[in-house]
Amino acid sequence: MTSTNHPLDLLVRNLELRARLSQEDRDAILALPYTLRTLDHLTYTIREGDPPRECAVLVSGFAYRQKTTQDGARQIIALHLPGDALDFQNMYLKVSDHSVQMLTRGEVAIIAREELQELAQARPAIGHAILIKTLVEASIFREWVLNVGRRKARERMAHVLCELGSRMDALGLTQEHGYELPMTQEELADALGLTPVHVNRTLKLLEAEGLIMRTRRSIRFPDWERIREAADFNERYLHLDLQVPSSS
Amino acid sequence: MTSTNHPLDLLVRNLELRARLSQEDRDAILALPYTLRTLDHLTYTIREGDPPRECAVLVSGFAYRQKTTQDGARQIIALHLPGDALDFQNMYLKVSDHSVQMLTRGEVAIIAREELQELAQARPAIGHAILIKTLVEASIFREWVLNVGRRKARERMAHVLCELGSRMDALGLTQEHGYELPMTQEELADALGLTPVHVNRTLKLLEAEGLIMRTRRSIRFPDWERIREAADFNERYLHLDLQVPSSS
DNA sequence: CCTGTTCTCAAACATATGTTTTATTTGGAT
DNA sequence: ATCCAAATAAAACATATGTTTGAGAACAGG
Repeated sequence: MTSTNHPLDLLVRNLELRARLSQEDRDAILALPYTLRTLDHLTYTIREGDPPRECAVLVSGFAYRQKTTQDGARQIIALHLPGDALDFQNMYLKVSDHSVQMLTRGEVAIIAREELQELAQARPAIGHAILIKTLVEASIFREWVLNVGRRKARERMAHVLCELGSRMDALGLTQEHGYELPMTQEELADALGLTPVHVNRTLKLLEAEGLIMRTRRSIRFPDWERIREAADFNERYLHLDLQVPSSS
Repeated sequence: MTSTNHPLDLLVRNLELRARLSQEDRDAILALPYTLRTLDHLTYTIREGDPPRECAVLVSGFAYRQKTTQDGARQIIALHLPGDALDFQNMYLKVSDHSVQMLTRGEVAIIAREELQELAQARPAIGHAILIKTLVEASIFREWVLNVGRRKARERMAHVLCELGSRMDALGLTQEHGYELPMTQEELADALGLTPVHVNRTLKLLEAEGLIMRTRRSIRFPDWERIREAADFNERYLHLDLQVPSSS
């Protein structure tokens, strides 16, 4: 059990949450050439329309996927936590169909696209782990379509708060699902398909109901089961375990 | 140029729209053992919670991906056309996080999951083609998050109508983007995160604006450019061409 | 420590979309 | 042909969420 400080160690652990890697696979990932860079809030990792040349791996801080409407409305499509590779969704396509931006200041390890692709090809277990990870991301997209399409503001809000709680929990970034919310209410609004003022109303409502406790950006859930219920939150879609098929 | 009647030929053509396959790859796909079955409207191909054991390939008719809320609200996540494999999104995961159902009566070729996975492993080009296809599906999920989250009913409606037009066009199922809408207004509502009543209003509105012409379920666009604009529709997210990276 | 900018919060008002109900039309089954 | 169930359509009314505006609080940069 190595507890290295290698920036890509987080990526390895991230992949190993759902797929099996051999020691050689791990080492091969850690041997990838990369550039470590600190990026400010709002810095783009990739922009819609650009050809993906590299893959950024989030080492610290948070990021999000985003698309905008012709008249400037922004929709946040996904949130990313340390250890997430930000460009698996793009790097096998010719041009990016959406943008990825830093949600907070943070560090990123940049890997050349071909390096990663060659590794995935040379080591099928790594390719498979990447496939699994992209499929889980797609599952989260699906849940977001449901969330934004069919849940009311209160449930919708509660749902992303739960998702963040669960995912941070899986990384050990929280105590009892409580965490520091890494975004403003305006950004929350863009993730929920709501308006900033309605986000504010809704947070106040959840607070008044005793479903959440807030001090500034810090969120705590006095009763995790109760908010799970209120949010209609079922973590199945996060596929938070080893994805070895229950063979037939 | 073989114009066979093999049911899986559609799948091959579907994959070849975006990825390169060799003649051996094609043959290997066509050599897959499969069961042809005719499924009625609403038949499930896979259900949320089930472990995926097989992959259905749509041969004729239409299907959709779907999730529901605890209190029964349904959201349609994606629409599928002939040639689409319905279970790429599930078959590498342990349990399905959503359901797939027939939108119309139609035929399906059922392939055992392991057969397909083994083929994808044995022939990297096929594995790659599958990866590309799942990534494009994910791209469509993202566009739907934007559509449902940030576009008003009119644009939202116009947008799915355009998506269907474009995708059917790519299959040669349309004349000048006009086509037979394979779903009821209630199903449309579930795809749009709207109410059937409002779907009806919105269709009437688009019709009154001269953006669409309808007779029953048949849709035509008097001016494709005009509705594209009204829909804020940019087909980039469909990645309708060969995905060979513009190498750096 | 000050200062400007960015966030949060609030209130009053506007509107897009939802709800309920009922009528009409359509299409598939007998 | 006939009939029943489902789909479309329409109207009247309800409400969740959006819009606009502004004030106080927090924070970042000098």
